[in-house]
Amino acid sequence: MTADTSLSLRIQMGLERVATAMRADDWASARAAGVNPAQLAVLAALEGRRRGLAVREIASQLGVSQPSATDSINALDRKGLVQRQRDADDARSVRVLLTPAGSDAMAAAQAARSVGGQAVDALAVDQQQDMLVALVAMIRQLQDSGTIPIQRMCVSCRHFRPNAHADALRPHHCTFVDAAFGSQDLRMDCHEHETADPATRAATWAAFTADGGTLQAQTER
Amino acid sequence: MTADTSLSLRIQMGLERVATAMRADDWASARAAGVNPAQLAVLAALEGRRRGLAVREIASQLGVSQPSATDSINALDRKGLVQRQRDADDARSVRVLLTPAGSDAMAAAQAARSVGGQAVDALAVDQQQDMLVALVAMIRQLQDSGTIPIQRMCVSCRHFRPNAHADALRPHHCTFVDAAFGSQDLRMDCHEHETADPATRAATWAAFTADGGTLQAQTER
DNA sequence: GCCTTTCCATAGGACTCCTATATAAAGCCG
DNA sequence: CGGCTTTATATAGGAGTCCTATGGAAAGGC
Repeated sequence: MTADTSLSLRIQMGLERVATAMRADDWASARAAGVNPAQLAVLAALEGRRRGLAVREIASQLGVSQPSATDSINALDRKGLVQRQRDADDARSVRVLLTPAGSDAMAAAQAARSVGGQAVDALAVDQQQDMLVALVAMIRQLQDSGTIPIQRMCVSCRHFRPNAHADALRPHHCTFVDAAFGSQDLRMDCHEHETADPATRAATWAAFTADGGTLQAQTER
Repeated sequence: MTADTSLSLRIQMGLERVATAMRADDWASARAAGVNPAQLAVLAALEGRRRGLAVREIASQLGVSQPSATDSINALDRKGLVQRQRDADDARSVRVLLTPAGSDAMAAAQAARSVGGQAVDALAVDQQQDMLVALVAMIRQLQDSGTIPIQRMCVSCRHFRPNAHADALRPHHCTFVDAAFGSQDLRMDCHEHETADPATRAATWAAFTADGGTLQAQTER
């Protein structure tokens, strides 16, 4: 053991490795849907978006340029997996929606995926819970700095009430479904997500992390 | 909060999100090195490999087909960042090595990277330690199932002696540097790595995870 | 009613990535 | 040792991603 690097760099390297393995799997998964990985990513971004997404939003979600997004949308359009609709409120804008065939393709791709699940299965249950909370923290940070757009996570949703209950197992509350839940149930992509305003988001995050002084306390170990 | 999905799927989604953000950053980083992300990945795979890597090995590390690897190697060769050497032992094989210019380019790219570090910084120190151990577990699983090639991690190295010491803070031992170290110092890409045989790897992993019955115990919380 | 900004599409080009195949060297086996 | 199979790379061919730059159209501000 030598060639010392920082903990942060080693974690980044590990994340990249896992991501690389998942990306290689993407080809098999995408093939099951009759598309390629870039197109599959567009379908995934559109899933559960009843109003669809604008081209610009898709590009932003995928971390690519707008013309690149247009490329993939065109390919999916030709295949009948998405459809374009002019936005009623803004004639410049186009809303891209999943067609029923597009939803089916997504489901087929999902079913053909295996590497990610296999990797997660290598973890004990409480490791998985820690991992979820850690990923939420990382993604929130990236959102907060404007590096990535807001995702549909509980911590940026106006329905989320962290640590609203005394129950250590289910301290949080969702005002949409009006139910208590624990950190292991935090959503990454909730279809009912409604983005809270920045001040509320900051307060929500503070309340989420305030329990016991550290994030650790929330994983109920 | 609704649209329930399993914990495993939400973790996979989170990993993908973080990976997507890091990938978008790759363009900026690669540009600093005068290459593109695919070429940068080749440089990264070659770093610290004194004997270089065969084309097939590079393809395997990157999770792409062999001709795709050849494409990127050709581009790097033209730029003078790598060089090919015929393998002395096997005239079919080519060993690809980083040139000094290639090493410089790698360093420049490394310095231009920011998103991954920013994300990891969102975590508390003990979360970071947990994350490292969890990533090692995930990667080892993928290696074990043959999904990805062996990486230069402690847990697959013949110099690694997990839980060899009573010291809870530094229970492991590396026979190469002959020193004790803790789980937070586990290497992801040690240049001195020597792959242990499968039976030894299995025994090493068992010993690594045997401490206290769960992986958790090793993060010294 | 300008002028700037925002949204999308197109153009053009470099390059990735795939599959299929050619070429050459090794390894095996009788 | 010839012949067969396997392994290591390169090449061919083609679809598609991804970039920057730019053009047209609509929206918003003053």
